[in-house]
Amino acid sequence: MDRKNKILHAAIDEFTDKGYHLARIRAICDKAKANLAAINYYFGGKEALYREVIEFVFNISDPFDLVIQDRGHEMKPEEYLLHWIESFLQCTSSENPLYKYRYKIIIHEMVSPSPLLPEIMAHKMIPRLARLKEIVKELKGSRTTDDEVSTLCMLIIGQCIYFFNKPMVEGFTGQKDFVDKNIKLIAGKIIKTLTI
Amino acid sequence: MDRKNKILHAAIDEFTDKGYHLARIRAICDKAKANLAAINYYFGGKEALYREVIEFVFNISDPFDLVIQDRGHEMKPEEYLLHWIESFLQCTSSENPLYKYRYKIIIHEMVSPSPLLPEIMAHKMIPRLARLKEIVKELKGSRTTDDEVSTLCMLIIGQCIYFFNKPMVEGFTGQKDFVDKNIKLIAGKIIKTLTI
DNA sequence: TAATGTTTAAAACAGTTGTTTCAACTTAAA
DNA sequence: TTTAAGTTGAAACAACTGTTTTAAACATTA
Repeated sequence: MDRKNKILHAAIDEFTDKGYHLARIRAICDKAKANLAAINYYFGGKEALYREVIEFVFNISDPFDLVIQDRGHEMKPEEYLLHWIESFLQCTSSENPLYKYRYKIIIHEMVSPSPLLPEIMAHKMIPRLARLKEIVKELKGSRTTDDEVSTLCMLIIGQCIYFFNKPMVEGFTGQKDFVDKNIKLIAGKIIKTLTI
Repeated sequence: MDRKNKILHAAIDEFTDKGYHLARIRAICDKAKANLAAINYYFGGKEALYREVIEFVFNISDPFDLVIQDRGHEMKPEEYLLHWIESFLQCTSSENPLYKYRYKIIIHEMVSPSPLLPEIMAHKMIPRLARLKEIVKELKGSRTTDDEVSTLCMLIIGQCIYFFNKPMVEGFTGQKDFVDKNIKLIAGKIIKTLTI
């Protein structure tokens, strides 16, 4: 792996772990065994490096993407949504760190926004969430208000994303593999948000 | 207000807004119109000041506390839980900043832990969450597994806390007062997590 | 008033941050 | 081989961080 790529991957680790502001370019260079100046040479600076990290991380295709894109037309809305939720939980609790990166970024951006948040929101997040709104609308029928659709969507996301917070889940349950162990149970409960 | 108190309240603003690591003592001194050295003089340092902030913020009694403490014995579990949820939502979406402080702290601690997180978790959070576990257990009956009780509790918290994230809710709904407007609707949906 | 303890103010401190400089090194084409 | 462009490494830079020092100002009491 060439040096630029090594730095990029070290940067992904650091930025997703600490968030933009608390990430340290010296830590990145240590991990990549590169010189400090390399970051400015290859990328132009911390913010520019972060932008490439965002681009990379949001272009990784995970099981969840496949669900979003390829909705089998023979699939009922309920099945599709269940699949949506399970995939989301799988990605956020997966052993594969690749799948977690973007959710880590999102969490950090929500709590301590970087200069790039507006871009990320507009180009990376809103389009993905639009899909969820569609399916919820379809499922609840045309008589449902917009506020109710929004509420339901956010309830689903809230439930999914909360389980992504490892220290929270561990602190509450005392178990390390709680989500992995209970994915079906959790997804089953979440889907009920809609079916009443 | 004496100087020490002025500094403490400026510190509450800064720490709840930025979190421990990104909070700046110079910003606190500016807000309090105090000299830099005052923080070390009155409190002993940044971490000690943060500890006093935590103590203050978690001792503010809000509508939610009242619910936790005074459970009317004539109240049915369902009613109590609904009250619990509505109070939680009210606190996190309240105009009164006092009520929001502790939730802001919690969010920051979850994402970028400070040296004080273990204390906060043990002394401030676990005791509060124990109450929720109790009521859920009572509501679901003795045949429910511990994992299911934990799952249900976390689903409730996840749903509540997600609505606390203003940029998220605004980004999704395009509305500023969405939670305030829809508290009954949201609480009604969340409570259904349990009653099925 | 004089003496004592408390509070404030300005400056400096040591350590860390992202960035830049500049000379040395490597590579590949002329 | 020579030349030029691309790459690397060590050091220094200015700005910022929390903390400390030092002395002046203030208040209180004898």
